[in-house]
Amino acid sequence: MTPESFIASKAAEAIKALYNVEQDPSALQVQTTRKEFEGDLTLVVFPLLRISHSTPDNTGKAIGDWLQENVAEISTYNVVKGFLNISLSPLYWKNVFAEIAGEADFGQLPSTGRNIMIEFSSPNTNKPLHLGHIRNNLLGASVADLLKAAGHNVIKTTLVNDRGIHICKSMLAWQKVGEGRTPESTGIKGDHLVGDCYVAFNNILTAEVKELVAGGMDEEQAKKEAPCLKEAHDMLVKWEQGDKEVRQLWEMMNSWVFAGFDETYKSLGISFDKTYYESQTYLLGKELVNKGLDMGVLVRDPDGSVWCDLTADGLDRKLLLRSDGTSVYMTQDLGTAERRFAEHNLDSHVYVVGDEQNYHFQVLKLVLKKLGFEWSDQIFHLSYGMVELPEGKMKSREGTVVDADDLIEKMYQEAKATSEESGKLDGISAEEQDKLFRMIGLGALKYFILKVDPKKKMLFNPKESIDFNGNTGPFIQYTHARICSILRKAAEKGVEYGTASLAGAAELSPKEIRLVKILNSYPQRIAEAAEIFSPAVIANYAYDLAKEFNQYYHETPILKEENLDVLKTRLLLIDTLASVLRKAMAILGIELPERM
RNA sequence: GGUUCCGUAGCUCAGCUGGAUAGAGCAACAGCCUUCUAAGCUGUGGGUCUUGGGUUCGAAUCCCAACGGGAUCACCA
Repeated sequence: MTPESFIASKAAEAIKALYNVEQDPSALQVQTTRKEFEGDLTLVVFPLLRISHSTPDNTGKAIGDWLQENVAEISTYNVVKGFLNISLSPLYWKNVFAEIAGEADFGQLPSTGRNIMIEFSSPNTNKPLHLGHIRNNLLGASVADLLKAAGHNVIKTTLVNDRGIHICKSMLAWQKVGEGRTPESTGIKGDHLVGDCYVAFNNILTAEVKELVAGGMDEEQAKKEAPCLKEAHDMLVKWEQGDKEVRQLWEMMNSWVFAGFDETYKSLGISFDKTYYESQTYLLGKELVNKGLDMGVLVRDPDGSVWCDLTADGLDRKLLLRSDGTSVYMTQDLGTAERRFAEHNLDSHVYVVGDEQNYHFQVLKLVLKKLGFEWSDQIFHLSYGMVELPEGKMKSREGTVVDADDLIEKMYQEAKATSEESGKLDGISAEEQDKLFRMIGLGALKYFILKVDPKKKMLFNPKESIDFNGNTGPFIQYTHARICSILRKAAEKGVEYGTASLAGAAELSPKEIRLVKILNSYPQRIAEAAEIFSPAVIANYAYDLAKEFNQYYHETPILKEENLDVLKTRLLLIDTLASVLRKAMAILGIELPERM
């Protein structure tokens, strides 16, 4: 039971005793006391005036008196302007602390038995990953861990967009100007090599258009009729027909890209439980369309195209089959959703996709609803804002795209420079140091991105490197390293501690109680964060905890303590704190070092 | 135009199921390393929570409207 609900239930008893009114404890407003007032928790008494028929002051005092007299855990109280500030006894907090310290999987919420699939990343195979993808990947991986901590069974998945006209463009360019280059022959990472091909195609296109315009065609028309576009389209047709040569080329270039992606995923620490390929799923959904036609939810136009009319819901008509009978993106998504829910017995499905597709998911849910699938309510679009640069959006044409691999490398270099400057790493092998630099660089990057509310667009300034001071990943990593350092020294001195040593120990100081309170709120924060799919809640929690520890650290020389019981209590406290920090940061995919 | 998201310090962001004097970090300035790691701590300055109404004991938070910004509304994916 949380302290809040404990107070609420006792306050309800008080109200019953004083005013003979049944009060639902959950309807009472109990909040943590602001730090400028004395007390641990505060009951807001304004809403109770109707029951007490008295002034805020008197009502607060009456309830306070009753609580102090009848509840052993409540030591004192004070009333300020209708706020009843209640102090719980140090013994109460010591028991709370003992429970936290004794629970190995503290913060892991009980199993809900719900199966949740989360799709994220879902890359295009003709471009390397950039900063926008990093936000997607980090959010997806983090929310997956968050949902696990909240007790759900989670399946991480990704849908690789490995077919279509854009892939053919890269293939065509490789044939024309690639000169047989491979990742092996050039040493270029596969996804970058294919990305270069895509750029090369656009150059070819531009050149052809220029030529056509020079020959007298207007530009609009030229952009549609350039020969390379036709070639690409022919290639797509061949691909769909299973043409051996085209398929071989496709498989070869895809394998380059996948190898490149794997490398980036690996350095970000990201993995999937199941990978879907669009080339294997793009035909799904057509049966659903037929079913919808039979049900009368969809309509077929005279030209043969099939639509869903959503005008009654405030949206437009949505195309589901083209007049030539081929399907569109939406059709495929309908089909894959149906298949996934059936195959994995899903209770819920989360899609991590940028907010430019809000409309798409609105439509997806509506159409599924109309097709009679009850679970359409259990589809959630975790919509995140774009990552923007100071001058606006990233544009590949202007070369302002922030490449994922470059950025990761830059963060590593930055961490290395900062660490070497501080000069605290003597006696650590070069290999260990390298690992550490990577950990810190990635920690800074991940925290920077995840601490922002997903639905907000975020700003990234490539000129200012991501900070290592203040509200950052490295700050929390540093805090952890400090705690580990104290624990190491205590171990050298041979001090042993554990929950058992708490029994006879002294009471916690006010500052320590503050730390226990923050620790104690961790499970609630997990629940909150999981509810709204927001790792930012966890990031800010970890920062609060680390910040609070640093203040404690500065005013309490822990190892100087001569009373052994007090010393042991402190060591147990910071040990527990470090462990909760690790758990919270693990949800963000950030490792915490033992020294730095 | 329809739908939708956002607007809080110079900058980047918290706070939003209504509660007390709106918080951090960065940047600026002033202190603190013979002490368990100064990637830290302490202090100063900095605010019409876009604006205007409404709801009530009480609004940054909820409702309505306006203004400003983003996204989207393809026989693209």
